[in-house]
Amino acid sequence: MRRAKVLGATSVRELSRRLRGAKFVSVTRRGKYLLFTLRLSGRTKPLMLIGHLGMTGRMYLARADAALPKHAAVVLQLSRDKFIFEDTRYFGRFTLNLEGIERLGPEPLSAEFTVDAFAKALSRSAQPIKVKLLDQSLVAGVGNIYASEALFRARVAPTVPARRLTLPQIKRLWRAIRDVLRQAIEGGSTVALSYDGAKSKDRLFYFGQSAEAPEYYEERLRVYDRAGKPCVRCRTPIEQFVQAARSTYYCPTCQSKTR
DNA sequence: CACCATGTTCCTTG
DNA sequence: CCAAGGAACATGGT
Repeated sequence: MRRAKVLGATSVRELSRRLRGAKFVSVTRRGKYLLFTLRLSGRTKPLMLIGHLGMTGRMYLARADAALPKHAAVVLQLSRDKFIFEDTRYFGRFTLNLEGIERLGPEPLSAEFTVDAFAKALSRSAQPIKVKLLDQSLVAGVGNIYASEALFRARVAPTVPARRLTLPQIKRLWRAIRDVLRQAIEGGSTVALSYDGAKSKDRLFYFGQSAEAPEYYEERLRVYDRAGKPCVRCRTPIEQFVQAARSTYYCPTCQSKTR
């Protein structure tokens, strides 16, 4: 254990005590959280752990004799390998405290995420729609990049107060969120990812192949990080501004406030 | 040196 | 109790 902060409310001592002898059984996902299920011999009740990669985290197995990375946040000694949670900025989580997943909204790709439920949730907020999309209790898993991407594809302006979206806009956005995430998952699974960070600029997967193959970049991200570049739809330069301390990218021509 | 960055949470104010 | 805004967290790249 290198950084206690990522353990949240759990102490180092408590985590070591409770994990000793436990066996990893499965890993699933909820929003941006990873859910680890572990089992202790003689116990029927499984032990649950949640992980979050923050912006710079990575979790992986390494050989027992491998050197620890500079920013190792958590290291678990397994029977053969080492489990390493490396996190440069230590914004991530690896904890027995499950509060993080309690307030999450529906999974965007599940049947629970309906247009009706989405419309209802939006009707209660005056926040700009881009900011509202980052609220994980509205729908789980949309981050800053995909919030801009979904709004661009839905042709909805980022500044519209959530409760002012028209029904057609809500329907388009609902679809766009699902499409964008499905495509991102698809892309992530089909492109070879380099985890050494040596070739890519910043270890972001969307940069993984972009220097050599711009078509990947264009295919995946149509507005994010494209300030000043022509809109892929109408050629108007993409604009960037800050909302809730996060960058928003949008096309002033394609993305409407009213329709 | 200044500013920016994929995320979440805490604190304050209304 | 809720909504909203801003700061904080820590490090590295430009």
